[in-house]
Amino acid sequence: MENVTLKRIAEVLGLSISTVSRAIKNHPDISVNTKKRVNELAKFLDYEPNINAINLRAKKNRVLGLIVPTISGFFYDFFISAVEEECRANEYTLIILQSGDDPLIETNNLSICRQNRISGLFVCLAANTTSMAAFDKFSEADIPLVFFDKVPVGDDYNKVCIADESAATLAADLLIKKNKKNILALFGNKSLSITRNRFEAFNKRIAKQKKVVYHFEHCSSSLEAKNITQQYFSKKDTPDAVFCMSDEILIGAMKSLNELNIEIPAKTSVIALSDGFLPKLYTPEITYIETSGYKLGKLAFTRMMNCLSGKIEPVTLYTKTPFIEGGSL
Amino acid sequence: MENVTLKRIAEVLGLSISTVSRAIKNHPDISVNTKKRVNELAKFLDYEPNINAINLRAKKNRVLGLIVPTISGFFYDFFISAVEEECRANEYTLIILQSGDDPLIETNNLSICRQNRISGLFVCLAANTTSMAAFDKFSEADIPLVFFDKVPVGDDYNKVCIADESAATLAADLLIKKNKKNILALFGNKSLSITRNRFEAFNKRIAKQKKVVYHFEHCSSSLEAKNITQQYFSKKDTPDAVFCMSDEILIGAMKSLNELNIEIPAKTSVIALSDGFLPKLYTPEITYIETSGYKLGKLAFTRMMNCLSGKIEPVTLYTKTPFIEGGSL
DNA sequence: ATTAAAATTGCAAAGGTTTGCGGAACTGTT
DNA sequence: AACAGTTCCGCAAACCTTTGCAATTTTAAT
Repeated sequence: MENVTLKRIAEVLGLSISTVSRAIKNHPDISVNTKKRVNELAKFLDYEPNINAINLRAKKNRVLGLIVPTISGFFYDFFISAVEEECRANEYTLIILQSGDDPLIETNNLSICRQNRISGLFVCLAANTTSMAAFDKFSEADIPLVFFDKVPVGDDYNKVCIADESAATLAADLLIKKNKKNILALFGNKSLSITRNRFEAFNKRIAKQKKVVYHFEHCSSSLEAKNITQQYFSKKDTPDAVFCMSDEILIGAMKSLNELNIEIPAKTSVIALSDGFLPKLYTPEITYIETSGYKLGKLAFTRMMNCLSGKIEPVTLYTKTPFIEGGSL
Repeated sequence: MENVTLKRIAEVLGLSISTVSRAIKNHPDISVNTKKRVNELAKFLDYEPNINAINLRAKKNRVLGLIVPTISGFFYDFFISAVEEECRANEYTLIILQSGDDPLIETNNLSICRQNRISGLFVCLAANTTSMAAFDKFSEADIPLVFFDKVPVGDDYNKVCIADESAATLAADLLIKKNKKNILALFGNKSLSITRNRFEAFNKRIAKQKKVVYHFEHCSSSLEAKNITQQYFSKKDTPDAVFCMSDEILIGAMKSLNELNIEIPAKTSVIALSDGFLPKLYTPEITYIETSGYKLGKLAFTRMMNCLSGKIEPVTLYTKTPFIEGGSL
C-alpha cells in the first residue's frame, strides 16, 4: 500500500500540491468545489498528513517529554495518567522516559528529548541528581521545564508541588486534637525536598506540645519503615499514634503493626499522607491527607500550557490536600 | 540559541553537509582527521540530529505505540515500564495512549498512531471493543500489532499472554493438595478472555473432585468481590479456601475477610493470581501465582522486534507463572 | 468590448538528513 | 611521465509539507 501524500492527491486530481494543501486546511483562497473534491479523495484514501514533514517545516514539534524515576508505583502512574489525558485532549504527543533514579540515564534521557525536539518537559528529578546544568540548557533554549515531586531547590524553576507543609501541619494538628501523647513520625529519605518540607512542618507543630512524647525517624524504604516500627512497638511505652509521610512508609508501618497484632485505632492511631489507594486496602481504612498524583499531573499540564503561551517567569504551584477520614485515628 | 544542524557544522568547518553527515556516522570514506574535527565540534555545539528530518528521509519512524485502558494500576504500569525500558535501549520512541475502556477513544487513539507514523503497536483492547476493523487496517499496512492482556479471539493476531490456563490449574491443584473441601472461587468480568481461560482451567480441575463443595462467582469490581465474599462468609459452612483470579478481586475479598475478622489461614486459605505487589501487603502474605506485567512487557517487546524484522505470521506467546509461597495457604 | 478587481491556482523555496555517483587529489608502479 | 588504483570529499536529489508571491482565470463594471 503506497503512502498517500499531498503529491499523490494532487496528481490524481490534476491539481498542484499547494492547492491540495490549502484545500485540506480549508483555506479561503480555494474554491468550494475544489475543496470538496480534494477532501473527498483525501478521506477515501485515508490521507494522514506526515507529521515529520510538518514538524520539520514548522521547526516545532507538538511533543512534550516526561521524565520520571519509574512509571510503576502509586503516584507517578497517576501523574502520568493525568498528563496523558491532557496531552491527548490538546493534541500533544507525550514521550515518557524512566530514569531509574540514575543521573546518567537521566542525562541520556534529556538527550533523547532534544533529539525529539520536544517543546516542553515535565521532570521528576532522579534521587541523587546533583547538577542542574543539563536542565538549564533547556531553559536557555526556551523549552519550558515543569518540575514535580522531586524538584530542584531555588526559585529559578517552575515547580508544581503537593502542599507538603499544609498537609503535614494538618496531620500534626489532627493528632494533637485527638490528644495523642506518644507520637512516632516516619519520614522518607532526608535528602529529598518533600521529606524536608513535611518534616519541618510536622515538627514545628508537634514541638510546641509540651506533654507529648515525640519520636521521629527517617526510612529510605518500606522495609526500613517496617523494621523501625517494629522496634518502637516492641518496647514498653508504645506509641499511641503513627504518622507516615508517604505511601511507601505506610506500607512498612502497617506491615509491622499487623504482624505485631496491634489494634488500630484501639492501641494506636495511624495517619498518613497518601495518594489514596492504599489506605482503603486496610481494615479499618487508614485516615489520610490526600496527596494526589493525578491532581498534580493536571496542575503540571496547566502550568506547561501557560509556559508555552509565554508566561515563563518561574513559579511554584501547590495542589490542595484534602483530609480523608478512615477509621484509623 | 540557534539550532545546530549539519549545515551549520559544515559551514564552520568549511566542509560539505554530506561529509559532515558521514563523519558523524563514522563512514569509512571520511579521513580520520576530518572525523575528529567534525565530531569534536558536534560535541561542542551539542549537536543532536533532527529526528523529523531523519524520519522523513527514511520514510520510517522508530516509534512504537501503546494503547492501554489506563496507565495506573498494578499491571499496566509494570507492563509499560518494561516496554519503555526496551524501547529506550533499542532507540525506539514510545507513545502511550489511554483508552479508558472506551471504544470511541480507542479508535481515536488509532488515528493518532497513524498520524505519528508508528512502526508497531502494542494493544490491550478496551473492555467492550467489538469490531477489529480499525486494527486490521494496521496489519494491512504491514504495521505489526502485538496484543496483550485483553486480546482478540482467533488465530489471526499476535498475542502475548499470561499462561492463564496453567496458572489457574496450578492454583486449583494446590488447593486440592491442601485438601480443601469448601472452595469459593472468584472470577472477573465474564466477557474477558482472561476470565474465561482462568475460569475453565480452574473448573476443569476442581470439578473432578467429588468431595469438594465448590462455589464460583463472577465479580466486575473490587467492591463486588467484597460483597460476595461477605455473603459467603456470613452463612454457616463457610469456605475453607478462597481463590481470587486477579489483584482486583483479591483486594475486595481481603477487605471482607479482614472486616469479618476471619483468620488466615486458620479459618480459610487464600490463593490468588497476582502481579505480586499486593500479596506482600497483607499479613500473612498471600500465596499467589505470579502473573507479571513486567515480564509480559518484555515478552511483548521481543515479539514486536521479531515482527519488525519480518517474522509476521501471528503467534500467541505465554509467560511463565511461578508459584510464590506466602503464608495464606 | 475593454479594463479593473476579485477569485483561484501554481511556482518555488525552505526545513535537515541521507546516499548514489562523480570528481579531485594523492599514492605507487612501470 | 603516464597510468591505474586509492582515498577523500562534494553535488544533487529525495522525503513531505507550508506559504509568500506571482500567474492565471473569472467576474463585474464601465
